[in-house]
Amino acid sequence: MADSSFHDIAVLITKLESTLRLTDAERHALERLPMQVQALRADQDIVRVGDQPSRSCLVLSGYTATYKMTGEGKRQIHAWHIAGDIPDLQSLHLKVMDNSIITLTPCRVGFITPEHLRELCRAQPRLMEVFWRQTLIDGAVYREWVTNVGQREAYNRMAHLLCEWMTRVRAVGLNEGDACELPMTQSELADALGITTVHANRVLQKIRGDGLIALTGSRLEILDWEQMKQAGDFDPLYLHQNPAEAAA
Amino acid sequence: MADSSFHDIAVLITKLESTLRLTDAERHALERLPMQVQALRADQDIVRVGDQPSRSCLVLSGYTATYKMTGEGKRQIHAWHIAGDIPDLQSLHLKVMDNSIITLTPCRVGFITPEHLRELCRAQPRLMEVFWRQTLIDGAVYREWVTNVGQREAYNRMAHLLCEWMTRVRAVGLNEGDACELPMTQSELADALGITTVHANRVLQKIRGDGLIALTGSRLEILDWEQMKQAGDFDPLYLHQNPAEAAA
DNA sequence: CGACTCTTTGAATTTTGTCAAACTGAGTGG
DNA sequence: CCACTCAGTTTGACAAAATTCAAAGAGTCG
Repeated sequence: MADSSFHDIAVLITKLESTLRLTDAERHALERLPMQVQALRADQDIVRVGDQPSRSCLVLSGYTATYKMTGEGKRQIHAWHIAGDIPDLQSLHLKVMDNSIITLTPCRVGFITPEHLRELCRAQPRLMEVFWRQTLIDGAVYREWVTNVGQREAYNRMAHLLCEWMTRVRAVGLNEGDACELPMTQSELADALGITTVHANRVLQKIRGDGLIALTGSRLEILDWEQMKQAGDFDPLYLHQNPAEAAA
Repeated sequence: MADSSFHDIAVLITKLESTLRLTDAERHALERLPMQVQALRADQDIVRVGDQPSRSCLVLSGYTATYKMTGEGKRQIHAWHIAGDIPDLQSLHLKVMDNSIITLTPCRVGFITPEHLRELCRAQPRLMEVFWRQTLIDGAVYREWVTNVGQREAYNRMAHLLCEWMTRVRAVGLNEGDACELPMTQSELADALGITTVHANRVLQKIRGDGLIALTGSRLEILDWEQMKQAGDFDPLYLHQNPAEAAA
């Protein structure tokens, strides 16, 4: 565990600036935000259902996911998080966690107390709007996931997930052209899509066989973006990434 | 179309007071909120995907739902709304609608401009927190829906939906004991659960046959709440209804 | 090398979807 | 008041999608 530093908070500033130009005052307020940095191994729960966390976490590097277990022991993953994301920003106004958060890879995360976040929001009302906006985008993504899981067949569901992943990763510059890291196992992909691991494997094989992607180890490359968008019925509107629209 | 009145905004005040005691100043600010009241027929779109709405809508009476169409013409319903809900509160910070909203029954809705809502939030910061919190709860419900559609079989999915419905309706007093109105058709239930209408009918028959509910016309009665909770794997934590916890 | 986890494959089974048609009940207009 | 319409519900037979169970490869790390 270590103290906050300018370098650590940079991922958050980068993320926020991707949709909104920050003022110097806002940037400085963010840089002064007290944060406890911690390194975590893969497959570790950061918070669990029922927790009343005393701090929020900012992903500095690595990847995490939120999930929930059903009474029958099945796991549903609701979201992936990458550098700059705050997976439990909801705990700013909801006292009890209704989902768990787990690291998919080794991670560095920064813990921020709600008091400091509130203070920041009070001092910089525009940042508050940006945070609120971010939670609304999270909601928009959940809506799309409901649609994906509810209405599309497994093949198209997987294609949609991969399109979304590439689009989000690209927005924060973690891509190399049409290639990027795909840090989740097929079992985790399956739990995000509401299908079994076996079936996830089969549809991945099919998408590969159709020449739409290359997937070796944890490296994903989209070979035919047009066909992928079509297969996944992917329209990035719901990600609300357009910076122009955010400037309002 | 008619002007705002104290009576119309009452449903919102009731809803907000169910999780938080309002001050007189807050109540008065709400009562002064300009609102255009409109009566709508059933099955009418209030807003559509791609719209950049110039006003948010508050459901005064009747029921609405948000939904999205896939490229293949399938419809996914993400949420139901009842009196006191603001289905497109998201448009306060997201300029483009990524979902449509439709009336399930004849409705009275009140339209409020984002400017007036912003003004209200500025003047009454605690109300802003309440609205933000409400959007976070919407997100929590989406997460549960992803889980429901992704991990549970049709029978349990339906049971879960009915448990949630009764719990929400009860919170605003639209129930009569363990009975209430169920204003959506089986086709709409199916589109919310990610199953076909035929299959929705079959699982409803089964739930009835098992003696868990009575369903005649649009009147739902839960006959065996314990077994329903178990069948639906229903834990209301995600609805964050506990008023005590909201008072923080 | 050995112990893992993760991926891949095959065969049988279950759940759910598709198609088609009949039934029901609440209006509507003659 | 009775046919008629129309949306919504119900049923049956068949097809497709996805799961389950079981086991074999592949890759990685100590």
